[in-house]
Amino acid sequence: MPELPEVEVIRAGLAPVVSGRTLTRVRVLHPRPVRYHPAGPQGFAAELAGRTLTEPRRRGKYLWIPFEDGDALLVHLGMSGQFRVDMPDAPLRPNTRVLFDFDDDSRQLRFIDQRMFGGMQLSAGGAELPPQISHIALDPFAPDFDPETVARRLRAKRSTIKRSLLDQTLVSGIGNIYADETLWRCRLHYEQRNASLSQRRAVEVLSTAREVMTASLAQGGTSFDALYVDVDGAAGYFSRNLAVYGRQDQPCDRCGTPIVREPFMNRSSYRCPGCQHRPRRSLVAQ
DNA sequence: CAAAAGTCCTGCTTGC
DNA sequence: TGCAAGCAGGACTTTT
Ligand SMILES: [Zn+2]
Repeated sequence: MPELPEVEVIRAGLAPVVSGRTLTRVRVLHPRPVRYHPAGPQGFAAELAGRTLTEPRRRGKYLWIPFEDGDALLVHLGMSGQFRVDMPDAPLRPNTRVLFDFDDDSRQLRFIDQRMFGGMQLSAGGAELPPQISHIALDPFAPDFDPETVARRLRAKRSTIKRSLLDQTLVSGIGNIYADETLWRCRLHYEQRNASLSQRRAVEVLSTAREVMTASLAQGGTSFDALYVDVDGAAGYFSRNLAVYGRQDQPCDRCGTPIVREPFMNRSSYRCPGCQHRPRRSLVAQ
């Protein structure tokens, strides 16, 4: 469940399941999701045993489960990672990668990841904020997030707007879906130069991104298929509110023009050609 | 077979 | 010219 609203749904779902419980055994079924853990699969499993978990936290698309001892389990879901909660004797779903057993022998935590772009590692001293993600910017939901400051940084970049919305060191949590939805709401083309935006306009873009993600979170996030479900397997319903993402050839809700899908940054961008015009080659662009 | 909701690494470009 | 930072493109992976 990859972008900010989906990760937040997972975090919230995990909270009552893991808070206050102590790990007894961790089994790594595939080494790749643990590739960033220096001690490898065996070390990872061994170092986690005996830890007591507290309420999960999140920054952007990263989430971490702090331990009572000050360390933490840092997780990124990548493109297809998910956490599921099942009884220990329930059959494993395909692509199950890591199993977490607790001292009460009750509900088992399972990490499932088809493409394995996601990963997890033990973060020493990472309970408050794992040092491994110190380069990740605040997300628009963070209390200290300052749109004016971020807007100024955004406008100082030579890059273009969608690329910057996806830049997790500038503002975190926004992915391909919510970038496209934000740009549609703001009537901006994804290749608009940052420097061409006024401060007011740049702030508006950031506010819009927060609004779209807030609306999505209220619907439980976006789920196109079974890959994107919460810890109990429930899907979110924001896909019915999407204006452009995944709506190729369907009419724009605003002007009726068919939505187009275009390759950009080795992925797809969706936009309305009627209200999101390709920018004129700007002077700053060169 | 093309495409899928992400991040990291590498090499090229830019600006002091 | 030299260096550091900024920027863009490709790699990584499995499944439908
Ligand atoms: Zn339109």
